[in-house]
Amino acid sequence: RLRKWQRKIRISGATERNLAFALSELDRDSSRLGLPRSVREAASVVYRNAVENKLIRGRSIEGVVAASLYAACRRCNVPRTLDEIAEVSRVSKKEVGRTYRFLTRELNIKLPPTSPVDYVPRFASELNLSGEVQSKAIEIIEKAMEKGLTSGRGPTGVAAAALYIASVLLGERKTQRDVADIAGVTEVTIRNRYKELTEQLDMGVTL
Amino acid sequence: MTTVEIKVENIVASAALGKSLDLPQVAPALEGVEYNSEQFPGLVYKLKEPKTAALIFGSGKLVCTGAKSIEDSKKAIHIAVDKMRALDTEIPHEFEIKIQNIVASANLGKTLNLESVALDLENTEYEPEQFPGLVYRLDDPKVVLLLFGSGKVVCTGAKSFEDAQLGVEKTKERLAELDLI
DNA sequence: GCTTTAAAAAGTAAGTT
DNA sequence: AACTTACTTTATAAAGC
Repeated sequence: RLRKWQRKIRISGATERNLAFALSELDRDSSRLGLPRSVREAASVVYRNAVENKLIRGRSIEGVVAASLYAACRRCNVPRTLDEIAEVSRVSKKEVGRTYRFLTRELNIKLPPTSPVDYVPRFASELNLSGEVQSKAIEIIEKAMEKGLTSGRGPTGVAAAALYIASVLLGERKTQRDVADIAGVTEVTIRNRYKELTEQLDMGVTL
Repeated sequence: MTTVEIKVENIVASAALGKSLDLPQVAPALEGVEYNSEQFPGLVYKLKEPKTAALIFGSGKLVCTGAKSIEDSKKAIHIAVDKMRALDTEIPHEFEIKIQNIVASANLGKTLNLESVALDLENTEYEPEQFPGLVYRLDDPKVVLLLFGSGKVVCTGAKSFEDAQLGVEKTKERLAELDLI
């Protein structure tokens, strides 16, 4: 009985140690991404649920932490791309994506695909664009979604193009290069998206 | 009601010769064959006609990929095996060939709003950040389909042409039922 | 899980011209 | 800005790490 007791202590000690490690990893990743405490806490909830459901087996703590954070960002509408998560964690983009799918499936977390709208506030503030430009960009994105112009397109590219167009329309023009760098897409992508948006929505010649 | 035309794009087939092979010994019979055992345990032999690639293992088993018809796949396997037999007369003339996977493409005719499909259709995965297609897993014919905004579709995982065809048809019917097409 | 093969879909990326 | 090449996703077998 004594051995059994000691074993339990040893195991719970390891469990606590792992949780402490996971939370420190979460803090590190979160601060590098400049995420608010609320998102970090949402991620810790996902992580604890993963542990309770024994979903860590065969997976690295770093990977589960990264995937939990990716899911939390999406659920809190302050999405980070898989590339951004992979950059700050020491987990590959592939592993983060794989673990994310596993967690959402096993924990029955149902998240709709990331909306380009959720990227607007962050990109806009990093570009020092006004609230008016943000509203205009969101308006453009919503019209685009209604017309099915976002199916299959990367959310960041759509958000970037909408912000670019809005910045020009409201006289706060930013270069495609600046918007592209902040959004993490290429100028070619912004060009392809804005051509499509300006042509199939209203605004034409304005640019 | 089922007028979906599918096009077979790729077929994967496997075969077991029932006799182990000495790869270094039979390799010379296959012009242009590649063999880097540290990298991959099998010989990689690419045929121009039918345009296919064969993976040949020391166990005597092989895999053929790239054919666009079951007949071409079998033909390619026999061409490779016949060439090896020139350097190993023990290789049997009769052996089984099994179709492992058939990849087909089709066009549903109408564009799809993937966001809507993702919300209403069951067993789907849609992550446009990573890939433009929506993944739809069917249980009946056990196949997986990739649905695109253009209305074009890819069906994979089928072991027979019929299953690939049925998979696309069932998908089209389900989309119609949900008023997504 | 990875390695290697083939092929389509459509978006995105990178390197040339 | 056009081209070309290439990677993302799906399935699948093979032998071995």
